[in-house]
Amino acid sequence: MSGTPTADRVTSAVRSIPMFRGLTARDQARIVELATVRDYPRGDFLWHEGDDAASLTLIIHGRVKVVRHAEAGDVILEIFGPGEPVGAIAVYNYMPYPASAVCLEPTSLLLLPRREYFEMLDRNPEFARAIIRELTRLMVGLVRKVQEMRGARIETRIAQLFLTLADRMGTETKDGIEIGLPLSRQEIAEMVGTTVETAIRIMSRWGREGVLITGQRRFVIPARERLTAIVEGTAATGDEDEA
Amino acid sequence: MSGTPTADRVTSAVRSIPMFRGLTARDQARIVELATVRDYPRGDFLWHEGDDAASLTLIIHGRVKVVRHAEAGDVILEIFGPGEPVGAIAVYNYMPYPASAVCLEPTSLLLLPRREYFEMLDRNPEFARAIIRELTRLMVGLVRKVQEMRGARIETRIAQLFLTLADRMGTETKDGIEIGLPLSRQEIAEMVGTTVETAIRIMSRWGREGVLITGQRRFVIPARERLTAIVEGTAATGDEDEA
DNA sequence: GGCCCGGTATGACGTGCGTCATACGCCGTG
DNA sequence: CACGGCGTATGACGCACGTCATACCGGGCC
Repeated sequence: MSGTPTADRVTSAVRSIPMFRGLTARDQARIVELATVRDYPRGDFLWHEGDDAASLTLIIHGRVKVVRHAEAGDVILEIFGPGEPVGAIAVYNYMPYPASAVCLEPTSLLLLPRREYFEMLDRNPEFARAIIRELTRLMVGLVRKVQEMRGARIETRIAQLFLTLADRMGTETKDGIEIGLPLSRQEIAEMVGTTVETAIRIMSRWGREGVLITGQRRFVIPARERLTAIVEGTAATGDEDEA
Repeated sequence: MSGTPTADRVTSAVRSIPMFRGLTARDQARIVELATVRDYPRGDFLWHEGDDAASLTLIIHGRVKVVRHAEAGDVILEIFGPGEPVGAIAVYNYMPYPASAVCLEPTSLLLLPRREYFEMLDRNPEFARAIIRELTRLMVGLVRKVQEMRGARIETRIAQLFLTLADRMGTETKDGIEIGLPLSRQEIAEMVGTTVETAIRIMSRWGREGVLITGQRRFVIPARERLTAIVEGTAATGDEDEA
């Protein structure tokens, strides 16, 4: 609205996104010209299931969860972070968004109108490849999810979840691996497909046992092996032997 | 091996595949030149999890299940039919196959070496679009699966499964909708994520109640509404009021 | 024929986890 | 301050489903 600072934000944003790295300076300039930046507070909906997908959405910073609404409770399909495109498939296929997107943190987005998006795609085969690679990544994640849902105990699934989160966005600290993500028990439940109560029971027990500590907007894993042991079935997870 | 008939099979196979429709006559000829046809009996593995993906595989006729092996039992991720590509993602990404593929029926395949596949991709942007669309279709299926796994009773999931199969490959007959697919109870169990016993219990009860009849290598749905009623929760599914 | 084997069927038993209910701490608001 | 709402926590109860065991049936093979 006020002139220069906005344009600066867009240029630096475009530069920060890996998908745009391979483009020519000319294409990048064109994107800067047509893209816009928007900010959202925690909890805001980027869009709702069924909304029309008019622009490609790329995350500059912050994290976004993608949620599918179902009669038997919601399901969190994926969490996206900086540099990643959200809902690219819907934009590509001219379809309404199949799921809602909600900010887990204060978030900034770069929006590129569909028209430009397609132009880029046709001109840059490697850009198309980036999309396919992204889709593949998502598929792998979903397959993992389907596989986990089958059979595995809930405690195992939650352990798996935090191991994955640790790999994707954990940082080493003196207390262990820290995951800086404000997830409520409700959200954890939605990610592994269970109820709040069950999630709470497991997480609070883990807190007591020191397997996983819940802090202010973050989690800490003191010892990774204890989680992997739970996943492997080498449990000894409290229930049985208690002094 | 004997000369001419093989070449004929390839040309007619290439013509039968929707993905190749949009290609120029020249490109099609090139594919005919380099692609090969192979036949498999029921039960044969096209490949195993972890095998190297050297060729793009397209189904000419027959059906193929894609199975992920897990400690807690296998999971059937998807069933592919005529005209569809199997394992396209693996070939595309130079990765080993993430899951095994097994024939449900006698099957014929068209194999196109990766090299050609990529050539086509770079030359035909609309070919790339076909791939992305295919990927999208798969993703939608997986999301549906994840969503179903969460919460829904097993009986509901199996009902859902057969409704989907009916839509995708059912034919109307005087007895009801017929699904011509030789699935064992074991395979049904693997598709919805449960054990053989549970699958058997539900299916045999349905047989008694006339909800779904198992025949020789096929299933018959006398009344679609009864299945949708189970999915909706408007059950009255035998358990309670009897006699 | 007798044998084995894979698919189907049915029962008995235990339990993980969903459901319902209750309670506590924290925060923003009137 | 009291009040209500939201997230977290914990107990009691029941049931759907997994597990284990047994049995029947048809087909292939010697």
